[in-house]
Amino acid sequence: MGEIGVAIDLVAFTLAGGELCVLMGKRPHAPYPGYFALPGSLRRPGISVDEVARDILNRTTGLKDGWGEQLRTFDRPGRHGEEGTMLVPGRDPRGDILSVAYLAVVAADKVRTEFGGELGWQPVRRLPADIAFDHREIIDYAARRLRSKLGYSSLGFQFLPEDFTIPELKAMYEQVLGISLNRGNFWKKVVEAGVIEDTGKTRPARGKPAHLYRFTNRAFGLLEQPDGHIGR
Amino acid sequence: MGEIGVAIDLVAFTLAGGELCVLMGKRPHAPYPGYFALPGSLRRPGISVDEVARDILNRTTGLKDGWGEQLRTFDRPGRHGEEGTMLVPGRDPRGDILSVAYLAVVAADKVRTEFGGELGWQPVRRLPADIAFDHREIIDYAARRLRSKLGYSSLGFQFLPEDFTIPELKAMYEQVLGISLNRGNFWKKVVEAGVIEDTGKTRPARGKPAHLYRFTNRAFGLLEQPDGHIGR
DNA sequence: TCAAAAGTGTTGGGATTACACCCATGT
DNA sequence: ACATGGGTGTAATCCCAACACTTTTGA
Repeated sequence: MGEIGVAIDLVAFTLAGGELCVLMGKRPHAPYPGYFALPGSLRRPGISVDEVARDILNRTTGLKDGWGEQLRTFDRPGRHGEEGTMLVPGRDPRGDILSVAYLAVVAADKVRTEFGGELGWQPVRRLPADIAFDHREIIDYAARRLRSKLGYSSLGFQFLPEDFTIPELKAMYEQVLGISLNRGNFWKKVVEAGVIEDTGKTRPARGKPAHLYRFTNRAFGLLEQPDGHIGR
Repeated sequence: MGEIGVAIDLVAFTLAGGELCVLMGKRPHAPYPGYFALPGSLRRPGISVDEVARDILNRTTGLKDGWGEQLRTFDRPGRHGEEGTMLVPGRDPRGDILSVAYLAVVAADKVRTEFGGELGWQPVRRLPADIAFDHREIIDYAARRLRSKLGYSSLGFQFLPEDFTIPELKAMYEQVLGISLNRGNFWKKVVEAGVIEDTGKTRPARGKPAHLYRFTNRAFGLLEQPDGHIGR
């Protein structure tokens, strides 16, 4: 029944037009012509899945280095009958291909909205109905992980430019989590956490200008462990 | 440079001899002869990695159904020079093989300690020095995830038999997390969480007998999402 | 009756919430 | 001067760690 293939699919999120969006392309040919799909590619011998993921991010967004991490591997081969007849289709009609999915976050100021091809940012709240393969499932899984990590890691800062105001930071959290936060409490929480520093500059607003802050821990790449706990 | 292979490796934990142990076997042949390795197998066309993982668990522990979930995919291909000369070795010297690792937990009362072959439970605190492939890295990663999930999921109950006492539950947490917990506070926390029910039976102890409890949410299999949060 | 281990109550402090108030700016 | 939104203070509350105390058994 042929060989096993390994695909890498990238779920890249950004904040565009004030809402959480995911990068998808319209497929030009079969299978699933005209359907939306995550950007991806096949793993070639000798190139690690990490490298391929980085490559896809670079190829699609133009970013040389962005934040990303492995999400999960998705696998559902088809079931075949005696003479190779298809009984139940797998996740990829082309064959026995599993997908190593990656999660990435693109800073709002680095986003390009105009792409050459059929690529574009799709709002997560209103995803297209026609999504190829199991990519809908992958996106849902990625969105859950993203919202979860927002709570215990500094991942959220990857959505924002170098310098940002606290109200902007709050708006980002609200967009991604889909809830509204208390202004005063958010302010204290984020300042007392000690992960941002005042740049001295301000950004004019409709009322009092807001201070510009900078994340003080940019060098966190792939480290940072979650660490659940139980009281003692 | 040959084809790409997909291996599945299982990190099965249990509590044996009062400490956290992981299931490993001694390799009978090259590569890494005599070294310890995680139980694993290669993915064959048409069989999903989930199925293979379940199969490994069944084959090694004899358990028909246990708790398990995908951990992460490990990949580090070797670097080769012009004429196929090896420059930097990859994670598997046999070729370009990536590994989809699984995490499993085996209940203490279902553990068999005698295996036919070279298989056995290794205490995580004192792992053998000679570990094949990148399996040491995989085990470390699995142990971190295990400890983390203990804090926000009901995974811990998988270590215990159907019926258990609260002191036993506490001891399990202490073993896996490697810390000591306050008796009184643990008692209240776990009772007030509402995830256990009193069976009415008791188990004799050296002093006052302890009530036997049962986990009230056994049907959680692969669901349950972590869900970080930020205060509002 | 004494030791050992299970189970329960009390209390103080730190964190989180809700909400009121002050401050700086554009119009 | 006033509306707007940034920034700050405060009281009520909840949660949790610490720890003392009671209960029930075996020896």
